[in-house]
Amino acid sequence: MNQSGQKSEAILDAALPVFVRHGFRKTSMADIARAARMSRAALYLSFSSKEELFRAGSARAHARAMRKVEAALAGDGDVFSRIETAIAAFQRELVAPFAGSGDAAELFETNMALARDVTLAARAELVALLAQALTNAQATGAITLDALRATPADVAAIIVAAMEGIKDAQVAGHDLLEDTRLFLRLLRKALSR
Amino acid sequence: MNQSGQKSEAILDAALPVFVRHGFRKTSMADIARAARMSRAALYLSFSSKEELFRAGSARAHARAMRKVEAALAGDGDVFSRIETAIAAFQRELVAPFAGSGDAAELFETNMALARDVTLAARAELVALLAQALTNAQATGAITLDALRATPADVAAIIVAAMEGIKDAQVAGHDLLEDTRLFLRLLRKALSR
DNA sequence: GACGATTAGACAATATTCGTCTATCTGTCT
DNA sequence: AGACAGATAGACGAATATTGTCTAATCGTC
Repeated sequence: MNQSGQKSEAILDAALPVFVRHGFRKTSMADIARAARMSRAALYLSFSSKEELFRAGSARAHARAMRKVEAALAGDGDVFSRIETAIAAFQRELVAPFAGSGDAAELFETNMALARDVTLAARAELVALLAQALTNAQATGAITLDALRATPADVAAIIVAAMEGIKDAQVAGHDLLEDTRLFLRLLRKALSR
Repeated sequence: MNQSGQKSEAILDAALPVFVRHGFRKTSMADIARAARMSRAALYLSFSSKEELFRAGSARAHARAMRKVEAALAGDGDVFSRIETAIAAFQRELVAPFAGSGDAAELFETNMALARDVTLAARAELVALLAQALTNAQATGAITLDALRATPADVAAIIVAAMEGIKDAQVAGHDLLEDTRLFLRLLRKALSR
């Protein structure tokens, strides 16, 4: 990685806990500069605006999350446990860090406003990866979708949609891990032959 | 308590965690109003400004703390354990709630700027109460101050000054409880006959 | 309906923040 | 030494946010 890239990484590392602590709106560039131990002007050498800085942070988090998801789906175990691990990784990277924030809702909202494309792309890739895993499992006879009259892509989309809903409910007080595990038990039962 | 007093109490209850979370500067009256589930205008029915609201909160916290301190000094045990309990109560009421705030330094600074009188008065009362306890202990022969060539008031002032220093060190990363206990062991040793 | 408390919303006066710019400083390279 | 790139403090106008005040409308209780 080049020097400016390293600097950008350091800035994002410093900015994340500040955003988590105060939310996007209440976080000023001065706050981020202080956390990154550099001048406010230096931030603008790496990012052209507070919004672009946030976008870069979101993009990096999504890229990291997708690498973890790919690793999980390529791992050991049956298709359900691989999916469970993948989803856990996705949530650990993109939901859990903000869950205790108090401004979690504002941060997710800001993310959809400023980094909608990145977010939707990652979500689409997650659907595609899950669909591929389900297709493989179907080919080996590990699962059956016949009774559901659904394609692997349909099921993958439902899984991701449910994760989104569970994330939102968690902001409203529900327990993320518990709700996720319940949904995956439900999935296992529905797809077992 | 009258109705407006109850309303004020409810506002301060709601405002405290907001101040702890975001510090004084980053907390807006809109934030407090939202936390107290009332309109921003209603806050001004109870308090004439954000600064006065903070002052009232500080005054209430100090009053509560002093009640706990008096109860502790009137309790059981030898003079050292009563003093230890009293100081623990003082810190639990006035330091610990802000210790994890990240903006703890800013809050203490704001407190000295806006509620200096209340704070100094409470500190003075704490010194007086400790001095009285030491005087009584001296009269019963439980402690001796002869070798120190100091009055009870002198020793009480030193104790409170040390507590302040330990509080400041704690903001800088030291452990409040541990440092306090060490100081009190030191005190016990120095005053035992 | 009368009454007091509360609200949403508008308002001017401040205060804060953003993004930009300049002058200055600090290393590094030659 | 001088040239150079990166960083800094500080100032700046413009855009936003916040404060404290006010009014008109609403709510709940008598």
